[in-house]
Amino acid sequence: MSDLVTRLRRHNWRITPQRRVIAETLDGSHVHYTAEEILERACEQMPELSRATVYNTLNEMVALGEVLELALDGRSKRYDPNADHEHHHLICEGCGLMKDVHALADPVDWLPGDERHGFTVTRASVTYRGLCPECRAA
Amino acid sequence: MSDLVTRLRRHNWRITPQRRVIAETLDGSHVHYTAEEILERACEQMPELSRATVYNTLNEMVALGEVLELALDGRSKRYDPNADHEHHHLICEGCGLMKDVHALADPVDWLPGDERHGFTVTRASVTYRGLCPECRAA
DNA sequence: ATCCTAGCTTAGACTATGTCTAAACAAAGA
DNA sequence: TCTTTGTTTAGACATAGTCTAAGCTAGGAT
Repeated sequence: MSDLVTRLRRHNWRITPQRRVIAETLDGSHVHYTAEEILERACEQMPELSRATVYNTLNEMVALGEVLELALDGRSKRYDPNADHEHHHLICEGCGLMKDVHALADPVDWLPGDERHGFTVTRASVTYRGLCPECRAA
Repeated sequence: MSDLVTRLRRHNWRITPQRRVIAETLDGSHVHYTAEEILERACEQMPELSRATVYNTLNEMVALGEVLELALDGRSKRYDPNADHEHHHLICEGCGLMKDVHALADPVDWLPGDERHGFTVTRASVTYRGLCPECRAA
């Protein structure tokens, strides 16, 4: 598994300074940020970075298949740079914090044939929900 | 499994004419609607029904645990009246069709303690993705 | 029956999230 | 250098949903 900038470069995608800052902000964390959080953090590196560029860049990285867009909490979308390996998500119902997790079994194996309604089922992802330590204490 | 209005009444929840129309709009269908779609359909029965009442009522039914709120496509939330039995969702990646399905095991059991990051994990839902018979043929 | 109260409904203002537009800017090739 | 193409920007716009304040309604007390 290589870093996100390297994976993006393989698509002949121009790595501008703005795009690099956004990719580096995204990468290397197992917490998934919203677009606003990425903007805020990336602006620490490049204060003139615009909101539109963050949204454009995230959408392009999703279209290239190198970043996953997650819409699991009904508030704002979150972006997951780990599109190159299988994993599931754990979400705090209090604050929306989202982390990657790994489960012991593949849920596809637990869906009986007569529940498949004729579909060809190719993948399954599990959304675990609960409270993070901070929200439980509060 | 009883109908949604009956289940709601058990919570000592006042069934006003507006709430009844909204519940019946939700319950009669096997498709999961957005709030706007519910408003549009419910207004055929009760044209003066307001948007705020639809949103309030849906949120209350979710809070009572009788309706599930689904945020799976990043656009708008959809509402599922079948909250009285555990189920997961199967989504066609071609046409967006969404069906309820039942799995053989509870995915919470597959998440090891060291993957819980200190969270109290209360539930898990699986989103199965694939192609429905029509989209596979196309 | 009438009044009172609590809770329900309403229109519209407001907030949050995300997209679009048009102009300025930057980089690469002729 | 000039041109072309693609990128970035600020801000207008769009969409989804929440909040507020006022009026309305149902049901209990008298």
